[in-house]
Amino acid sequence: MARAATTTDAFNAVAEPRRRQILDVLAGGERPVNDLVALLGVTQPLVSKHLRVLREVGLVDVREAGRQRVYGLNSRPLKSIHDWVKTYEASWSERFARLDGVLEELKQQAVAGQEHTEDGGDDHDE
Amino acid sequence: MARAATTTDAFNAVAEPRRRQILDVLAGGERPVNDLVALLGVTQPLVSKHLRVLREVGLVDVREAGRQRVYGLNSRPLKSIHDWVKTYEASWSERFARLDGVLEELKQQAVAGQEHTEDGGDDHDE
DNA sequence: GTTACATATGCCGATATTGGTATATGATGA
DNA sequence: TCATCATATACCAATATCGGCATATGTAAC
Repeated sequence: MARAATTTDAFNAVAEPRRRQILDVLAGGERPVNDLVALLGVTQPLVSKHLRVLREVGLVDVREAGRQRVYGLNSRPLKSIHDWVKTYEASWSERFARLDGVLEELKQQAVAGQEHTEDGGDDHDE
Repeated sequence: MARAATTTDAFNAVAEPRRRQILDVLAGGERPVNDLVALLGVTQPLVSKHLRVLREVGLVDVREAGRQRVYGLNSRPLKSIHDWVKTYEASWSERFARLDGVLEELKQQAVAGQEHTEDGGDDHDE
């Protein structure tokens, strides 16, 4: 097996910096492909390919305007990422990290009190 | 060129669901490798490989305890992800999305008012 | 010292990526 | 109709992945 497809979910789509850049631009408003080409300074086919990935995970919408295709941001799929990282928000804050350390020590002490289940057969079974 | 290495940054490391799962487990406290093997239900070498990636981007720390290697969470690198998605938070909220739509319309009208710089040679030059 | 346990690393196959260049598709204008 | 502009797609090379299995490394126990 290989790595999960970039079109699997927002996590994979957004792992590519160029695609984040595109979203950052679109956050400022809709743009036709050629605008993105000029702004990012990469070839047009490459931009189209990145846009395709973003479209497949629902991060951008297309609107046809004459012979142009105007792309717009749809940030909803980013919410899943936000929801996931948010749960870790507390732990990288200095204050919470300290509290976390204290909790960790307390837990260690509690375990030391038992000291014979150290082998791990806790209760998660298989 | 191929896809960026998974060890490039937190974005790439975390795109793999199994690695997110590992972080989720470690969020509940330190764990030796075998615990993760049992909890995730995958082979030990695979867990070790995922842990290596997480270690290389600084998302986990290792502590040696006898013949066990106890892994712990270090969520700091996740902050970069949070910082990036956070800027989009407003736009997936229903209320803000509506406001956004209004702003978009206003912007369109403003552009319609100028109507001759439509060609785009703004000022980003090459 | 030898055996058992815990973890890491090596090699392999299959896959899908990024970026490039060339070309197809499709709409507009002469 | 024919040329031009805007975008998408096809094909290619190079790469690094994930997962599997076998094995190396290293610690503890007998």
